[in-house]
Amino acid sequence: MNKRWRPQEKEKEIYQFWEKNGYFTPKIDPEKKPFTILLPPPNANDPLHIGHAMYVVEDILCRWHRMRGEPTLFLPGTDHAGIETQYVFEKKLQQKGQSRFDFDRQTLYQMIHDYVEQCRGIATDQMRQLGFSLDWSREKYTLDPELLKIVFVTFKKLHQDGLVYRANRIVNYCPHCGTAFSELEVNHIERQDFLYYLDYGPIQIATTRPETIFADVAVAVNPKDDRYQNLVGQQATIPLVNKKIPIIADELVTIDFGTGALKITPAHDQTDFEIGQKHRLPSPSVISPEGKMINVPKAYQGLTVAQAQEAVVADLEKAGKLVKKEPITHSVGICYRCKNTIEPLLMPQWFIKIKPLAQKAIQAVKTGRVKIVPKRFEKLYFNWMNQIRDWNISRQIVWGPRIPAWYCLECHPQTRLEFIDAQGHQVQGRYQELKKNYSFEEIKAGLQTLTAPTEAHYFIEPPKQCPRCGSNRLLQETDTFDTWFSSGQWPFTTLGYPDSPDFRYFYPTSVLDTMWDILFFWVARMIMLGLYVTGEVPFRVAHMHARVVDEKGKKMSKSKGNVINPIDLVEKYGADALRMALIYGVAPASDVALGEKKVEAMRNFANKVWNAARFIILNLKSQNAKVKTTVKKLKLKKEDQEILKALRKTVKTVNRQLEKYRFGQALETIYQFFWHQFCDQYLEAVKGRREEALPTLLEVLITSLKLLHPFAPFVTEAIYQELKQHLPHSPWLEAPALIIAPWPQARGEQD
RNA sequence: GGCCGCUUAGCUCAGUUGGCUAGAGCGUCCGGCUUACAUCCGGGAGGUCAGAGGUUCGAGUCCUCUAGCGGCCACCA
Repeated sequence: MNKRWRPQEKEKEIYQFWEKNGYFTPKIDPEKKPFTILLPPPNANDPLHIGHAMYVVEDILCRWHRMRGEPTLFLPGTDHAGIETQYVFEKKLQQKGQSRFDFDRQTLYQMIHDYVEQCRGIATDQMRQLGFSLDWSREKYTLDPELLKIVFVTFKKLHQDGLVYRANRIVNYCPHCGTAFSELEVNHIERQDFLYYLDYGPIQIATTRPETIFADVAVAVNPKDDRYQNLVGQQATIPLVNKKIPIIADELVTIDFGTGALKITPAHDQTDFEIGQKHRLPSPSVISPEGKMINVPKAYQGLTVAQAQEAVVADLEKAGKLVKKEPITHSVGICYRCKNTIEPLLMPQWFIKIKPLAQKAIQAVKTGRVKIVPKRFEKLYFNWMNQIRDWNISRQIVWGPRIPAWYCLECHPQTRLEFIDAQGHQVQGRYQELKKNYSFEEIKAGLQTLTAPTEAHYFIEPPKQCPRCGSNRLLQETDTFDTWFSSGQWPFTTLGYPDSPDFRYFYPTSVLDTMWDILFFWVARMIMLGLYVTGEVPFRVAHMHARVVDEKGKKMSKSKGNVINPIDLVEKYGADALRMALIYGVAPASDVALGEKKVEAMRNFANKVWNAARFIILNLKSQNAKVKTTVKKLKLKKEDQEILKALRKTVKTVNRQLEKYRFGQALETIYQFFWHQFCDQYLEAVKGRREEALPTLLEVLITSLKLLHPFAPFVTEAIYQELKQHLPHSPWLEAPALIIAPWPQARGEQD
C-alpha cells in the first residue's frame, strides 16, 4: 500500500470495477421495495459546472440504500435544453458572422443537433469521474424518440381534455432571443426611467412608454376617483395623431399614481390587455417581434423602441403636449438569458390551462404524498401554485420538439410564412400571396416560421389531406415546446410510461433532489404533469440541496471570475475530497462555501482513512495473524469496549441523520469519530498490543468504511479490496465489494 | 407591497423535538520528521451565539420587537 492515498491512480479503475460488475444496475425484485432517483438531467451540450457536483447528494442516498439491500436505480440522462442550447449555438454563429435567419429550420436543427452530439459525452464522463453510481445501461436523453412519443401523448391528452389552447395573449417576448417566454423566465430589475405626463385633451395621463401612444385605445380612470367622474364616457385625444379614444372607468387603475389616468394599450401591457378585454376594446400593435415600430406614422416606422421613444418625446414636446417628465424607479422585465428588455407583445401562442393540474399538485403536497425537504419550501410552493397562471409552452426556436399541430394552408391562406427560397433568399409574407410565386414544396423545404391566424383550425395528428378542403398542403406548427414541458415529464418518460417493467417497478420514484431555484420551473411541473398523466406523484420526496458559492460566500459567476471547475478539483484532490467538501458541515438548502482549502482538508481526511487502514493491514501482515473471529467472542479490554460503544453510537447517529437528510452532520459525525476517537485515541493507545487489538481495529475500520462509503466511495472501496486480499474469508468482508456490502444498523445502543 | 432566510471564534460555516462547561475546517501561537499518515501528532489562544425584551428550573435553540445583509414573489402605468 502506498504511503498516501492516490486517487488519480485508483479512482478510474475502481469505477470500472463497479460498472463492469453491474453494481449500478438494479435487479427488479418484486419482493423488495426499490429505491429510485432520477438524475436531474444536465444540459447535453455543456460540461458540468460545480453545481452539478451536488449530484453527490443523490449518489449518497443511492449508495446508502443500495447497501441496505434495496434494488436501487440511479438513472442518468441529459436534457436538450432548448433555449439555452440554441442561445449558445447562435453565439457561435454570430462569431462566424451568421445568424439563425440564414438557415431554414431543418438545416438549423441539424446543425444544433450535430453540435450537441459532439458535446454529449463530456458531461457523462465527468459524472463517472465524480463517482456517481448511475445505471448507464438505462441512460436517457430528452430527445430520445421513445421519450418524445410519451411527451406527445401527454400533449394529446391535454388537448382532448380541453386543457391546451392556442390564443392571442400578452406574452413575454424577447426581441433578441426571438421567442416568447413563460413568466418564470423573466427577471425583473429596478430601472431609472422617466414618467411622462401627456396632454390627452380633457385629461392628462402619465406613462413611461410614450412610444406606444399610437396603440392606445382608451384612457381609464378609477370609478372611485372624484376628479374624473364627469369625464367618464367622454373622449380623450391621442396627441400627435389627434385620435379620439374613449375615457372609461376601471378599478384596476390606481388613483394616486401619476395623474390617476391610465392610457390603455392592450397590445403592449398585461394590465391594459385585461382592461381592454373587459371593455371589448380593440388591440392594435405598434411593436413587431423584432422590436421595431410598426403601424405608426411614417416618421417612426421601423425605428427601434428606444429610438421611437426619443423621437416621440421630442415631437410631443414640440407640440406642447408634454406637460412634464419626472424620474421614476420602476421594475422592468428582462430576459433571464440575454438580459435584454422583455417586450410584452400580443401574439398567438400555445397555453396549458394549469389551474386544474395545480389544484391536484397542491393537494399532493398538503396531504404529504409529496414531501418537500426542508419543509419551509412547501410554503413557497403553495404561494406560487395558488397564484399560478396559464403556462405558455410554445417557444419560437427550432431546438426542441415541434408542437404536434398541423394547419391547412388552403383553409388559412392568411397564414404568415417565413422561408428560404431555392435561391437561398429569405422570403416572408402571407400564403395567399406567396403561393402565386412559390410552390408548396419550396416553402415547406425552406420553412423557417409559420404563424397561423389565431383562430386557425389545427390537427393533432397529421392528416394526409385536409378533411375540410381536401388539400394536402398542411404544415406543422413551427413553435417548439418549452424545454420544461418535456423535462417536466422526466420521471415517467425515462421509465417508459405506461407499461414497461421499469415504470411499473420504479415509479413513483423515491427522491427528487435539486436546488430550490428550479422549484417552480421543474419540481412543480413534474408534480403537476406526473399526477395528471399517471395519476400518481412522480416522487415521494423533493429534497432541496445547498447552493455552491465561493469561499467568501459569493455566488459563482463567469463575470465575477470566481467559478470553480469540479473536474479540476477532482484531478487535483480526488473525487472523494470534492464530494466530502460539498457535504461536510453544510446545512440543508443553505450555501456551501467551497474553497480549495476545504477540499484539501477533505483530501487529508481520505488520506487519514487510508493510513489508518494501512496501519491495520501492516499489522495484519507483521503479526501474520489469523483473524477469523469477530469481536463478540473475544475478551475485550475497557478501551476496546469503549471504542466499540462509540462506534455503535456513531452508527446510530449517522443512520438517524441520513434519514433526516442531514448529510452534513452525518459526515461530520463519521469524521469526528474516525479521526479523533478512533485514530487519535484508540489506535494510539493500542499500539502496545497490536495483535490483541486487531479484531477491534478491524471491526471499527470496516464499519467505518461502510458508513463513509456513500460519501467517499473510492478510498473506502480501495481499502475494502485491500483488506479482502489479506483476509480472504473473513466474516467482516462478506461482500465482493463495499458498494454492495451490508449497511451497518444500530443495535439498540441507548447513548 | 407580500413572503422567506441569514446575523455564532480572525475567515467560511455546523449546532432541528430547549439541557453546551458553545463546535468544526481553515488561519494563528508553542513544541514535535514518534517505523499508519508532516495531506501528520501533542498543546494553546480566540466567542456577552447581531441588539432589546419575554416564556422557562434552564434559550444559540421558542415568542415579540429593532437593526443590518441576502433571496424569492408581485400588473402599479
